[in-house]
Amino acid sequence: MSKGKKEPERTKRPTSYDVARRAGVSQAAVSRAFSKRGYVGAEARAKIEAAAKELGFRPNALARSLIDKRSRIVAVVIADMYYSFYVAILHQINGALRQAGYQTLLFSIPSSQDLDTIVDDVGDYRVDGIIMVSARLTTDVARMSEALGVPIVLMNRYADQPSVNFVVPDDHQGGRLVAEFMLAAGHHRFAYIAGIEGASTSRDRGDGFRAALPSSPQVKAGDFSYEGGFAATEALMRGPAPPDAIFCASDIMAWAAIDALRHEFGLRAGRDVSVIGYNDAAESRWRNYDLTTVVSSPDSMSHRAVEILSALLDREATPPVQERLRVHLKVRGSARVPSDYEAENVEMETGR
Amino acid sequence: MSKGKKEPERTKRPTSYDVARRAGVSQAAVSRAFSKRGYVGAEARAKIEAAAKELGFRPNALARSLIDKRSRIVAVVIADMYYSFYVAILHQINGALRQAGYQTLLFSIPSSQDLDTIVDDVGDYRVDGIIMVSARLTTDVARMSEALGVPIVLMNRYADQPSVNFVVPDDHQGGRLVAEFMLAAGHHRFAYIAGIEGASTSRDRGDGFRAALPSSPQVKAGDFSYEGGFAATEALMRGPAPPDAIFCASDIMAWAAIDALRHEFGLRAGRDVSVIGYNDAAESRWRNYDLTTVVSSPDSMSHRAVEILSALLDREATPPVQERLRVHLKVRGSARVPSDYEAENVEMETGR
DNA sequence: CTGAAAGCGCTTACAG
DNA sequence: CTGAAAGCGCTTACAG
Repeated sequence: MSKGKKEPERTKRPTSYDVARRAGVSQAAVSRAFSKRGYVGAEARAKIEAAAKELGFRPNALARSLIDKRSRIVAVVIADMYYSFYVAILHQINGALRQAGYQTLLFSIPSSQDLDTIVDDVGDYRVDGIIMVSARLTTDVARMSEALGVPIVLMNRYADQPSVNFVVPDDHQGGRLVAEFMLAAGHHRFAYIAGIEGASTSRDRGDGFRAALPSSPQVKAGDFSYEGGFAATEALMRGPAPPDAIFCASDIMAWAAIDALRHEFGLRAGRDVSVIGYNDAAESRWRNYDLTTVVSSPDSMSHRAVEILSALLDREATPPVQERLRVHLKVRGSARVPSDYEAENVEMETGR
Repeated sequence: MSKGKKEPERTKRPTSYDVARRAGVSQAAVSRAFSKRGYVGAEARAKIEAAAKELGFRPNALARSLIDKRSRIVAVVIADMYYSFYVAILHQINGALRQAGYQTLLFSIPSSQDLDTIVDDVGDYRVDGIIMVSARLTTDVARMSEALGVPIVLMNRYADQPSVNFVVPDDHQGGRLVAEFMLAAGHHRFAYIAGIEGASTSRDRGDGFRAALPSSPQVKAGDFSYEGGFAATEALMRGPAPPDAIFCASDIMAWAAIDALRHEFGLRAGRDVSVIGYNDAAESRWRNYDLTTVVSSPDSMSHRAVEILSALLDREATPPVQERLRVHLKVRGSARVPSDYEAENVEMETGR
């Protein structure tokens, strides 16, 4: 229609040749001035910097990547992102990557089922590496890494393959911590609301919990979702042996448990039944939840993931790099507190 | 340490020359075969495709961007992302961009204050365009667009600059919808919990609300946060004229209002006081909240944002493109329902 | 210290 | 239809 109007002319950005011309030096000198490690005389450098500033020149990172074989782009693959814990992780990864000099190419996929649909895109942009965080993991990560020729670091969850790199919370320890706390508080009838089958998080948290308990807890799958946690809680409470202490494999299911107890059974978490979660997502501090939970610090996990990937990229580490990060229990009001309880890795929420 | 071990050799990916050699054609032919619009004979094409498949060849998108001046990368800038509504938006944008053939370079910044720190990074990677979604907006977007030479589309929030592109919910309409609904339910003492000063969302929602009310509502700032919404609700209820109907500029503040009413005043939203929010984020469907709220469809907003940017990039549109999307009210249990209420843009939650 | 030149992996006129 | 050649914006040995 308004083809006649003056179109928004995409302003062409200056190149190193433009700067060279203006500064009266060679294009190579400009390149050296901008790539730290090159020799440039003091006055040449001054002229170049002045010219670059006037022109608003900044080197084209894409062109550079072509020659030095490093795009400085990292693919971050994240599935099932609706839980706020993953948002915190994503935010932290992005910040850590930027600080380390990398950019984040985002692949937010509906579920990890769809992982295969993105490997072409990931590959086409020649990312230097991949960080993956997803609830379920159906793909052969090792093969994917091989096919793309770049290292992959898994976060929060590991795969049952010998050669993959990962950084996860020490979930077994987390489960034990919860069991010991509940035992000290005098609970007797334990239940575990698991996540989804096959997830290392769900399995290890449950194993640690069970290992520290005198008898086996009841177990119900909660699907790592609010609805799943709600239904699991209902089933447990209507069952033949309602538990007096429920450990949930993730906070979101614990919130659901608290809501189910209140709205379906008129029970209050912390007084009638103890509920403990995992992750310490933001909502756990909300007045309605005030959740006692295991802190798995998305910030340190994210930073380690980036450090590991960095080391792998700089050939300063050899895969597999596999780390389990220490966790601790944050005590709030959703679970009965043992009197005079003192233990390592347990921290009372101050204030309130 | 283990420098002696065989290092993980980064496998070099094949180039168009490798494919050409194997297929017995020129490199140019390979390029043409992969760039739709080029002429390649049927048998040449067959040989090329076979060779490419054997070698696992895919064109280097970064190299291509150099020559055709389109990186097909879009920067998505998102601040204050802790609210789940923004997560949904981010996910939708990413999906829509991928479908349109673009990749997402993520810039998740602590707050929009930090916007300036990322423009260099955004520029260095020669993104084709920018989509911005943030709670506050302190930067001169028009100038930023000018400086980088690429179009910017704002989402959910607009700026008071004549030339910016944006797509937002029709917030004035949303505010009116809420007022009419509350009036029909027989409420008399209205309150508005605003977000932050200067945000178009907060202003327009409040203006629409006020415009449809017979008298001015009380107003308290809630900072678009849980804590802020909680404090605002407390202040209102302890004030000289406790409201019987509270409209919150965003869901997260409405959840806080519901919790504050229950835990601080022993009141139930929907029975004692009506609470209505804005956005229909996932938590609003949780049993504890069951929030009546204005639906501002992050999915359609995201798709439109991508379409607009696309059109701008293809020179099929001239800035500014400014759109306000129709909203509707989703009726759940947190606000009294007028008897026999029927209105356009009001939808009862089915089921339960 | 500095410039000329080659090359990274592509696309695109331009001849044949 | 197809190949040779130039060029995108850089970096990096290599001579001077």
